[in-house]
This record gives sequence, C-alpha cells and structure tokens, in this order.
Amino acid sequence: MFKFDSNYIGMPDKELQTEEKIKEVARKIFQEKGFEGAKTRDIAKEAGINLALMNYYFRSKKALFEMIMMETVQDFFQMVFQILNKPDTSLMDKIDGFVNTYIETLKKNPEVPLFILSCVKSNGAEFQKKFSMFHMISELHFFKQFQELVKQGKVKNIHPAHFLMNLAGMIVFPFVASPMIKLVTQIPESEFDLLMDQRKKLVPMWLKDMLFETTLEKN
Amino acid sequence: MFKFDSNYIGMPDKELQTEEKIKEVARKIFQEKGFEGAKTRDIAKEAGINLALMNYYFRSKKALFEMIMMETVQDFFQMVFQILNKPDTSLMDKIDGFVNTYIETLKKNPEVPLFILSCVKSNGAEFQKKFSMFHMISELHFFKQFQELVKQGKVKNIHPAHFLMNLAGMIVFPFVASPMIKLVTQIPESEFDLLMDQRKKLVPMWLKDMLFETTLEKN
DNA sequence: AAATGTTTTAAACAACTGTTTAAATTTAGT
DNA sequence: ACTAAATTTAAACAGTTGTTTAAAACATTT
Repeated sequence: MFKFDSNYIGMPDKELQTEEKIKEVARKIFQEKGFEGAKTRDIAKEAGINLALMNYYFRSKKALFEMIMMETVQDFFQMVFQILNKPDTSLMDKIDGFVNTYIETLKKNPEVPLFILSCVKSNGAEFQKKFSMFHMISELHFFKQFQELVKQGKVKNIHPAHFLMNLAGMIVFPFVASPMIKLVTQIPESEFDLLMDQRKKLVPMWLKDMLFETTLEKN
Repeated sequence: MFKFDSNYIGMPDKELQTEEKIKEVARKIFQEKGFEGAKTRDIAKEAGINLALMNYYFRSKKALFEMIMMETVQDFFQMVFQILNKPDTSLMDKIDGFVNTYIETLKKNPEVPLFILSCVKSNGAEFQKKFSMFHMISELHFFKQFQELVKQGKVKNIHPAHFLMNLAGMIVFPFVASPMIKLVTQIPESEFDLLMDQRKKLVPMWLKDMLFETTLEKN
C-alpha cells in the first residue's frame, strides 16, 4: 500500500530490477498465452519473485496487463507514425523506409502483431478513449503526399484504405501467420527469415506497381 | 458414462438438438474468447442447458475445444483446396475464383481466421500429426500451373511462398485486422463491407500484376 | 405397466486463481 | 547503531473453475 501513485525520485536499484523483471516476464507470457491463459503464479515463478509482489508493484493482474498492452500498442504505432510523418522524404522513399524498418522490427518481435490484434479485438473501446493517436492517421504527411499524387493524376485513384491494407497485409500477415505458413509450406525458420529479407525489396516494388501500373489483361 | 465412444444409430431428436446447440454456442464463445477465456458456465448458460451436459456429451472442455478447432480448420482448408485444385480452370481463373469465394466466406465468418491463427500458434504440433492435408499443398494443381508458367518464362521467378503470402495477406489480413482498421481509419461497418467487395476485383488485378509486370522505377 | 436405457438436473467436490494479510527482512536516513 | 520506510515472504482467504455424482425426469421397449 505504498507507491501505486508514485513516480518518485531516487528509486533504489533492487526495486527497479524487480519491477522491471516482473513486467518483462509478464509481457512475454501475456503475449504467448493471452490475459486469461497467463496465470499469476506462472509469471511469479518465471520471474523468480514472490507471488505477492505482482500485486505490490502493479496492484492487479488486470492493471499489469493493461499497462503492457497500452505500452506495446503505443510503441508500435509511434514507430509507424514516425516514418510515415517524415516531412523531407518522398512518398517512394517513405515506402522503402517503412517496409524495411517494419520488417526488421517484426523479425525481432514476431509475436507483437497477433498480440495487438487480439487486444484491439477484445478491448477496442478502451483504446478509442485513451489514444488520440488513432484519429490523426489521415493527418499523416504520408497520406497528404498520397492524395496530392492522386489529385495530379500520377497515381491511381483508389481508397487509401486499400493501400494501407495491402501495405500492412503484405508486411504483417507473414509474421502473424508464420506458424501456419511454416506448417503448410514446410519452410524452416532459417529460410523463413531469408524470405522476409527478400520482401524488404519485393514489397515496395509490388506496392509501387499498385500505385502506377495499368493492368495488362493476360490470360 | 454412456456414449463417448459411439456413433451409434437412431439418435432421438432431442439429443441431437442439445448436442448441436452446445457445439454451436461453444464454437461462438471459443472463437470470441479463446480456450481459457471461455468458461463452461457461460457456454451452458448461453446454450440454455445444464452445466453437466457439456461433460456428458463431450467428456471435457478440452475435448470439445479440440473438436471445434479441428473441424474449423478442416472446413476452412477444404474450401481453399477445392478451388485451388480444380483441374479445368486456368491459373487466372483460379485466382479470380479463389479471391471471390474467399472474401465472400470471410464476410460471413470474419472471426474464423484469427481463431485459426491463434490455434495453430499454440497447438501447431497437434495439427502436423492429424492432417496429411498440409503436406499436399505443393501438389495442388494451382502450384503446378504456377511453376509451369515460371518454367515457360511467362511469369516472374519468385518463390511461390511469396505469392501465397501476398494472396492470403491481401485477402485475410483486412478481416483479421478489421477492429484495428476500423479504429484507425474511422471506417464504419457498412463501408468496410463495401471495400471488401471492391477487393474482389482489385486483389486479383494486383496479384496478376505481381506475376507479369516489370517494375517501372518512378520517383 | 414394468423395466430398461437415456437424458437432464441440482448439488457438491477438489483444484486452481487472483488477491490480501501480517510478519519478517532488507534498505536508507540520521 | 537506531529508526522508519520499503521490500519480500509464507500463509491464508474467498471466489471461480472444470468436473463428478447420484438422483430425478424422460423416453423406449417389452
């Protein structure tokens, strides 16, 4: 009952270690098994701490989960928005940079997107309140450039949401579906990563084709 | 303790009703909340049956879940394989047909893909044993046609897995991520369905471009 | 109508889960 | 070294969960 409200000064070393350790382990287990599947005793055990400490530092399992959930989503979108909002790069360079950074991030955190998608699915309402972030997507420099090119007739006039879905779909889906893909195609882990590296060049190419090409009807 | 092993003859009406009702409700709740999140008492309540009947008909929560999981995956892949294996349609017609049927199916069962992806993620090993289905994907007529066109030099030489990921990604991802997409873009349900209808024509077009076009480097 | 097999019910069980308590231990300030 | 605050611990609590039991209700057969 001491410090739930505080971000006070002069934390001793050990405190921060325990608190961080719990959060780190909890993040991993929550992402692996979801909120209901993650048991407080498993978190405590894997973190090597006493069962009561989770409640001491984070008040409740639910509070800990929501903190992790919010942080994960925030970090993720901060990365996305940062790239798509750079004012001094062309649309094409943004696409290149975005795909590269995005794929590289996902290679390091392959479980994050499924976790986020599950969270938003069951906690959608919570996010709308807490994040103004989501309302500014149409304000992104990226989309202004996009719609400018549409206006100039240099780019096909499709709903920007289509482009967004293709962009995200071609990058994120392979990671979200990787267990399925590996099962179905018999591709081993190492080769999968190689394919993802190839996609850093391929996906921008395909995306640009979507913007510019007129279809040749070949049958 | 009467009939767990049986597929006996002459089921009375009421039994089938109860058994089917439980399964139907359980499917919905399992897809909504996952295995751990779904509580036996919620299933019983929503199905309007006594708590003990779930165990009477299906032995255990786990057994019921696995039955539903396996059936869902099987049904889903049966649909996919059926289209991709038609011997008398061209590759292009297969793409058209596949995208159409796939999107139409997902509009009716938008929660299925996330459910399947979560299942495969945490039960991957189980599937490998039970389904020979997964090993025959490279045997599909679709992929034979695909690789024939590659050999003839009519189609770009990329790993078929890339094509598969783009195909699935562009179709499935919008549904898997629909809560997120709706949150971010502020697109309402009705317009979302309209966009999905548009994609029935757009996705095949984009996919064909991927196979045939050579990139124009525009900046 | 009696007997038999099947389905449904209410109640209970035992294990598990998130959380709290109160005491013990460690740390920091004086 | 003493004190007060902060952290950690073991144990317990209360509620939930999946499952079982034994009796009741229902249906079918003889």
